[in-house]
Amino acid sequence: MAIERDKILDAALAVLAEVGLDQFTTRKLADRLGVQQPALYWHFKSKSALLDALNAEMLLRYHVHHLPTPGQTWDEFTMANARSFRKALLAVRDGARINAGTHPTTREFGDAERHLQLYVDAGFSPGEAFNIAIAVTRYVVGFVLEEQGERERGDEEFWQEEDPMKEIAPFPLLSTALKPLIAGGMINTEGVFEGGLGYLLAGMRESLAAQKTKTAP
Amino acid sequence: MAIERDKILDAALAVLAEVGLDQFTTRKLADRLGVQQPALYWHFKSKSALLDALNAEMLLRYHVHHLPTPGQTWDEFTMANARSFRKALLAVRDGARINAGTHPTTREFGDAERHLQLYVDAGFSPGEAFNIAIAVTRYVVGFVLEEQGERERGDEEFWQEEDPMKEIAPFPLLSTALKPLIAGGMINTEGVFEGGLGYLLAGMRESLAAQKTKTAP
DNA sequence: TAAATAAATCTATCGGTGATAAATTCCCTT
DNA sequence: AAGGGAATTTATCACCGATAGATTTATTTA
Repeated sequence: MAIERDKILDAALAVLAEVGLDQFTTRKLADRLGVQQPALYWHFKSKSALLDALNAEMLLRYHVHHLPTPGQTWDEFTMANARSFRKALLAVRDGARINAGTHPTTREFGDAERHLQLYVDAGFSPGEAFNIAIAVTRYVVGFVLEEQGERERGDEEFWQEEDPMKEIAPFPLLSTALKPLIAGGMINTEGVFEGGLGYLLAGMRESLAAQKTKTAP
Repeated sequence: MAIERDKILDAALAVLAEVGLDQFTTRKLADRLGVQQPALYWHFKSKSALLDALNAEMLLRYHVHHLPTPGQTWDEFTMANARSFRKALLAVRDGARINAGTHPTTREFGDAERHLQLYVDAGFSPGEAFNIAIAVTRYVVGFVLEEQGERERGDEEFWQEEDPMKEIAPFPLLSTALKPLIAGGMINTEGVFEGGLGYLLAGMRESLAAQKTKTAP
């Protein structure tokens, strides 16, 4: 039962890695499984249901740090969770687009509840805890979406031209900001991601401190 | 010349508003224009080129605060820009998905250069200025993407059920955080957006302050 | 073991989609 | 009026997601 389903998801991840989401077709998936295309519709009621399952599988496999570990502080967890979520999305080609097109599952609701609990225990109100959780996940999705989008589009050639800075040469600040990020035809997105994440966390810490001095001066 | 092109973009926005991006088809667009489908291919070399143009048009029409006004501080601008960008994406059905699937235009590079200039003038390094610009735009795109995604999917019915909280009832913190946000079958996303944006800005201000006390104690 | 039942896949086909090629009409300039 | 490019039409492709119904495979039951 679940064996067959896992085989389909494995094959789907392989096809996805080869051709990307835009060219990901039920026929290519069926071919890889050595089966006719309509056979897939016994296991999944639609292509989008298959993509929902693929999203859940991606998070299950690669989003390892989806819950706080014992003794972990709220801010340690937030950073670890954000990095883990990003890694999961990056582990699958077009992972961010796949994730953005799906419904939250019950498991995700359960995880979110535990995240909120951690934040509330740290002194945040439930409303602010919710804002924090939303802000982080949406920042990560937005970030990886663009990160993967640049690779999917014709932009591959963009950074591989004789002068990779050609298009932005007329913009001096953009050039000087980008220069140290480029190495081997690739852009160092890691540091930029950490930068934005750092701003979010600093803002959250400040909000918590302000709230604490207010209630217990 | 450009008249015809604008007529196409107007019609495209109208079709998009009616049926959404998933059902947005070149034939429906052609029908609305009273023309046969292949006629569009004289004006745009592909559907994705049309969507690129549509993205540019969306930003041109609705992203009014895309440049700093004279005398505006860096943080005032950042907030105004983020809000304006969000409003632009929300002004077009599936605007965030459309934006996420397109390459930056020369105009966008030019705007980014002016944003960086503002940040550098305020005391940030070019690298950090870049991080700020990226963090804000990606947060906004990620936020609106999910915001519109909830409306596009079957989730319409989700909030309109007899008890809109049915699915999250087992999660007490989630319920208490969500309760004050719900009014008239809709969720108040505005405040959540402002919350995350506030964290980003607070973190940026702190980073600037730290940098200033370091160089000029 | 044989029959019955359910699970899984196959064949055939449908309506719809983005795109191209080639013929045709429209409109402006000479 | 004639010529020529701009703009659109007709006709058609290959491909896609999905459904219906026949058919095979595997499992359970008598």
